[in-house]
Amino acid sequence: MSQNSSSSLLINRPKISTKISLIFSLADRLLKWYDRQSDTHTKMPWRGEADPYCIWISEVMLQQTQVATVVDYYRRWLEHFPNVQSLAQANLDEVLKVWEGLGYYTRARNLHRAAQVIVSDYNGEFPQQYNTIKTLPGVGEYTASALSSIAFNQAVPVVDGNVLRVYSRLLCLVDDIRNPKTKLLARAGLQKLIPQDRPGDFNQALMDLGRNVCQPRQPQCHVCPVQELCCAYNRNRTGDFPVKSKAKATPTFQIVVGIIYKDGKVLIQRRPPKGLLGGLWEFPGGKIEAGETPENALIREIREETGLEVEIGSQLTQLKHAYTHFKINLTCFVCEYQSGTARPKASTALRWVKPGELTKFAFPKANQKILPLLTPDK
DNA sequence: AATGCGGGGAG
DNA sequence: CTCCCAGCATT
Repeated sequence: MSQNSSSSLLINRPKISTKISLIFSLADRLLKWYDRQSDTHTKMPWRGEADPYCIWISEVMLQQTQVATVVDYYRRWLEHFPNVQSLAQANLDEVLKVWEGLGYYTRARNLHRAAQVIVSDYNGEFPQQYNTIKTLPGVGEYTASALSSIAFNQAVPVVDGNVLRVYSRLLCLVDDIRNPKTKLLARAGLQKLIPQDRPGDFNQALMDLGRNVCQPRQPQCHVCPVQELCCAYNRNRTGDFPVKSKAKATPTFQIVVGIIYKDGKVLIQRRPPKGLLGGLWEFPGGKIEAGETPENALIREIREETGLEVEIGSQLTQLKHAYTHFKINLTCFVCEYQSGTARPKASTALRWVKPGELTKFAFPKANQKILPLLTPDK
């Protein structure tokens, strides 16, 4: 795993001829390859789209999210919110419902807010300057660069995870790509390589290459259009790049939730607007503390969160779910209402809902796995 | 600079 | 199962 530092330093200096070749032929080869990838373009409904609104939606959905996952969400989003005005006027609940299951729900809230900014501050017209675009909620360096280059043809390089991996292998970069400075380094390097005439296609070609050819594991170098320019390939060391430090291990929490029945309805609560799963609906419950039985934890959590007293019934299901920084083992019980009036204590709202109506609300994935198990008319 | 924030695919 | 993937906002 660890190379000694003197050899690592040496490999960070590609031959001068390699650098010259990069400058003269990287863009040329990439764009010729890009133009031949009709299958790839066909799979992405936003590819070739001229409307900045559509490009914006696609780029935000693609943050940390794979193309195959985004495609259906993108189509459905445009059916609900075909333009910036319709999004600005929409209800946040409706926006979250369309985003439901896609993750990182702040993105949906920021899209909603940004649409309102565009309507109120820019007369509904998408801003065209990089610096202005970047002020929109939810738009950082990557998305501002993507929009500037793809929608407005400005020569601004994008540096997402795919591009960083490609760049690292091309140059045998010793810098840890987890270090934010490495991104700046790549951005500066790519600024010299991006062609003025087709900056958007160049950026998309690099990302396509990273996703489909220069993959994290087992890169497909035999079909790579820039194989001869690649330092890692030429040294037979593609497995050594990019250099990336290990992530910390994530803890696992024991969680218990309850489906509380009363008069044929079940109780759901809405999470606070910010933070984890912000604004989504869920079943009451929480962490099982040390030394606590799941049943006792659930009685305690329901009392703390809603003020209700319940009787724990049968175990409905048990499931595992992974978040970014922790994992949960979730146990779900059916509960019977005993006494008390439900008041939102840990949440912003409580609702008694018929099981058949639950799909109208936006639930996180872990809760969605429970919904099909509920009997429609208990 | 470090941390919080979902979900999905490959092996 | 386990491992790996990846932008923005906040602090």
